[in-house]
Amino acid sequence: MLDLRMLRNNTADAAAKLARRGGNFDIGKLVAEEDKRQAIQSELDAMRAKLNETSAEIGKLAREKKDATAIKAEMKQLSETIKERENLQRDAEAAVRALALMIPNIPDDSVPLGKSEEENVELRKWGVPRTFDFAPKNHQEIGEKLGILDLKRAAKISGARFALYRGLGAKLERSLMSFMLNTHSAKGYEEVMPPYLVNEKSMTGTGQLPKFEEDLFKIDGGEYYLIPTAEVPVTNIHADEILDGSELTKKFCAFTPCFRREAGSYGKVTAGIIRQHQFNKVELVKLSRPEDSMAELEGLTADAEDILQKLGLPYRVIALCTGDTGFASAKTYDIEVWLPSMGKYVEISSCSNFTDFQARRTGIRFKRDAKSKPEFVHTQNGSGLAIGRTVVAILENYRLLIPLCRFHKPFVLCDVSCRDERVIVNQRRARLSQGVKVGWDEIEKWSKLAGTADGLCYVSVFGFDSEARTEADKAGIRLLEAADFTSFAKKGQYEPKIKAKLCLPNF
RNA sequence: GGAGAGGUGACCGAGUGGUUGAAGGUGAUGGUCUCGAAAACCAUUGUACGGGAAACUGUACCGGGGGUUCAAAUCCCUCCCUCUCCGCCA
Repeated sequence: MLDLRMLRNNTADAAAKLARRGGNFDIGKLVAEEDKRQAIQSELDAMRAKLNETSAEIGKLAREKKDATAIKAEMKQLSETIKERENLQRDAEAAVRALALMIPNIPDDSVPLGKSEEENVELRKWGVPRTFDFAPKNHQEIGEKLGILDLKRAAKISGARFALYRGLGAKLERSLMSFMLNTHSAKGYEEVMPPYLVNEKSMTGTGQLPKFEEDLFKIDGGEYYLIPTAEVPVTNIHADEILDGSELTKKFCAFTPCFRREAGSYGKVTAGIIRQHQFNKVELVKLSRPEDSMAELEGLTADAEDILQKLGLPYRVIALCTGDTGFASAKTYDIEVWLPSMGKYVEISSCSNFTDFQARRTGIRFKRDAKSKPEFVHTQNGSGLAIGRTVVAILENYRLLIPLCRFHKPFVLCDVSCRDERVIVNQRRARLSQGVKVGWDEIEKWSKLAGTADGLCYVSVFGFDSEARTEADKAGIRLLEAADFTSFAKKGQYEPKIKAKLCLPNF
């Protein structure tokens, strides 16, 4: 919600800035309604002042045992008039609110002008997208082949746009959740686990309602909505509170499933698990001082990027243009991860600064010190990251053999696999524990052992940073880069049929 | 699901129809005292909207909504929430 006083004082200016989003926003009508509301309010105030004053006199008369029937009758009249006016006032307030809630946030001056996503601006790229000289399979094929993704049965259980992760797929999802939460909470984000059902007030506070009801799942017969993002419950943690300025910036991270109707999105990407009615996400939320909010947005975006860097997934960051920026946001960066099967970057995180827009709706304020007036905080949030899409990116970019990564303290061992999974895993573990160097020979041997006819396998590593490298060295493990992978694949001239198994940490 | 008890300012806690925006305490802020601190003492200390250059001032707010009354934190209805006991359940 925008500041009504600001809108009244700078109507033309605000309208011009809003127009950059495209579309029509009738601020004039809102201002007119607000004027009307204030007029009724003033009139009411005067009437009530009169009533209060006279009532006190009646009290005095009563104590003096004097007659007051005449004034009482008069006041009864006034009292009734006041009630009528109160109805008018309630209507006027509702009208103002209804209009105000439908007007989006004003884009920040730094946001590039544009009508649609075509005009978004790429800011930076990280990593080099891997190229294949064959058409890379998409995550769904890979996942189903590996037996870690079972969309057919998900459809049987629920319907289209639901996922069933199985075995190591389920473990990978869980592992990523922990990895993300651990990474963020180590940077000072308080980890929270909020409710997944919220009331209408919370949804209105963050801006999903009233305008975007058709995107939400509402519990039948109840007053609850399924959250479309953790942003909703987490931002509302401090709703209607006045925080101590020294507490800011407050940082939260939360894992939640997210539920979205995806109504009217049937023209869009539907393959696999890219667009789901239910998906998992780790969300970052900040409450900051106004003057810090843009810097906090940069920091939050960097924190989300850090996850992709640690996973070694190529991505780019784009600045959404005015026409593509979300309803409540003043400025948004999208982080897009490279998906080989699509040959393009796909959104995996959206980081926004909502300035005081959500704070005004939710009533989150702060005091700089004991004497100062309360001010609205600024809110920022972003995914860090959408976990389903992270799995997609891992499957497609790495083709899934993951010898080592560091989601957790206990190393993640991953194996070339196997007819008899246990044999291989056990052998592999034994070798690792003996500090035997693992090279291509070994891997080839294992894959033969595993019964793969061509003896080829994909092996790659993700998520290794210098620390992981050191530890891997200590364990005598050779880390294979993406380049190795590619050349190895070339040698076979065709896609290996080998199965891979992930081995994720024991919890 | 059954039976009770509650929801008052940043916090604790009085208040059952009329100068109560709300006693008292705690905390916080400013000051006196002190070399400094503690203690003590004095003062200040809610939010929103409107009027006013300002001092100041009007109105609303004692969980939400409605009602009774000239007048409601106080009486009535209703909804929400919290707590205790019993039952059931992860």
